[in-house]
Amino acid sequence: MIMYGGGAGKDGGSTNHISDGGVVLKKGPWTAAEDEILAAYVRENGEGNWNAVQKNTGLARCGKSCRLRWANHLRPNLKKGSFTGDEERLIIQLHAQLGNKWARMAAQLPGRTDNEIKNYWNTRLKRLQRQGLPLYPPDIIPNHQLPSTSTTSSTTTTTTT
DNA sequence: AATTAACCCAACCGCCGACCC
DNA sequence: CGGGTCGGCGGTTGGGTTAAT
Repeated sequence: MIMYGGGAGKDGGSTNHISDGGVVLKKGPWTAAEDEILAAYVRENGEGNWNAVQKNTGLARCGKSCRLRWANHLRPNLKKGSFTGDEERLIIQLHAQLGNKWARMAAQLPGRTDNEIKNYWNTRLKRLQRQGLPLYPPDIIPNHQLPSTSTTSSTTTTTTT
């Protein structure tokens, strides 16, 4: 029997901001039914107001959980499957420039999420370290880990394209 | 055929910053 | 000006699956 906080676990959401109206928020894997409720709500109301999802649909999920689910799995145009060689190279380049700025990196990879990129990178990082290989290919020079030679770094991410 | 290690994916947690009241 | 809430980000953990020994 699996019971995801479906009992007395009131504090499930840990850093839950506000108190729910006595509703016990659920956690753990999402079900297809929950996905549909969330997807339908977003279709009607758009993204944002994630806490409103729980308030208006009665879905026993906190706003944070809804946002994450939507962003990583329900959002349309999500690219599924493995990263292409082109995407991999782009990720490496972006990481060399931005560091662990997964959200920014995801913005450069249409259909990909920060979580996916983060998972990919972490796995690759471990693998490369195990094999004693460099994180970046020789033709890529990371900018984010340069010593404090020039403090006035660029914060403006000129997103061309 | 069984056991162990590694890999990948999904989700949660806590923290931070922005925004609104 | 201060307090509170929400949204978002990055880090970390857990579970399941697959491959190798």
